[in-house]
Amino acid sequence: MAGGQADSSIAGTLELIGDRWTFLILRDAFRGIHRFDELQHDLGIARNLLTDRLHKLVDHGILAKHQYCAHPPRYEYRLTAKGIDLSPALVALKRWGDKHLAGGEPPIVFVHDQCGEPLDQTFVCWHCDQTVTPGGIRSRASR
Amino acid sequence: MAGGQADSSIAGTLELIGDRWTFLILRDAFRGIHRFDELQHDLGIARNLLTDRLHKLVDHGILAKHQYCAHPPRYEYRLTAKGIDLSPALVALKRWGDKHLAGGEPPIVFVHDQCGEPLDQTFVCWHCDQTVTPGGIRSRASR
DNA sequence: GCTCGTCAGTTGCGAAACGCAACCCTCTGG
DNA sequence: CCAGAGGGTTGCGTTTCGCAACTGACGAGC
Repeated sequence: MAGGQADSSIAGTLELIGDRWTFLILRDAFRGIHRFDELQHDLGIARNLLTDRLHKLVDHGILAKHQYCAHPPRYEYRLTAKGIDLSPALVALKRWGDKHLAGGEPPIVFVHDQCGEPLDQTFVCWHCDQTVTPGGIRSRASR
Repeated sequence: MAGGQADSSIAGTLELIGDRWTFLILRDAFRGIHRFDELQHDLGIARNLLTDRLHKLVDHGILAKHQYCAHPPRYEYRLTAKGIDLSPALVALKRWGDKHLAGGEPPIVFVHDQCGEPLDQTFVCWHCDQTVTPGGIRSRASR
């Protein structure tokens, strides 16, 4: 993995979700935590920041605010398709932590919903029909 | 992808590398930018912060400081194996940005170093011997 | 019909992190 | 011997964050 220039989709992505809390809010959204107070208690984030981060995520179409109770108005924040597309990133971070941060057994594993066996996250070359390790990756200008 | 409790390898990982700059420093390290001044110019980060982040990354064994010139002493910061293991996370963020942030052609693509064809990042179930989309993932307590 | 509790926020203030510019030191080249 | 590059450190003002208190609309219990 070498070479390249202004590879700024990473920078752009991080501008949206790259602060201390947003990733954790998204992790919780994946874990089924959708309501303001649940998020606040689970994360220990300041309430004003949670308000702010949720609004930002909604503005960018990563979460959708949807009313689950009319009177009194109560809202849930759920992942959109765009939000669900972030799961590979969350998984990659989790796997790195599991491997490199002390702590023995990872508390959670990701499994295939059809067979229940653990999943692996890999790079695959469809041309050679084989999986590729991080060392076998090169970057190239697209055109 | 549902359920689960204190899944904190993500939180732990983000505590190390989850601030505004560290991810970008690592991205640059993957791109072949290894020296203090190169990083400072490329990122526009404040010099004191860069010093601080680099030291933290070295302390955690993600980068290694290695002297490339004895007199005067000059140093480079290079990824360790632990650092290289973060590439799936970087790739996932880049791919998300390429897909969801306006901007047409991604400036860089990742290709297989053996054949030069683009790579895909996927989940695979070795048990069923098939690839799995984000929607086909479930999480489960490990034991 | 008054109090208690829940959910979803907003406001205000002190503390920590950040951004910027200036400075330092060791060399190397002209 | 002066300029410039590389690799930082120091100091100070501004932003952001963390925490706690307050609001406000309900609903449940008595």
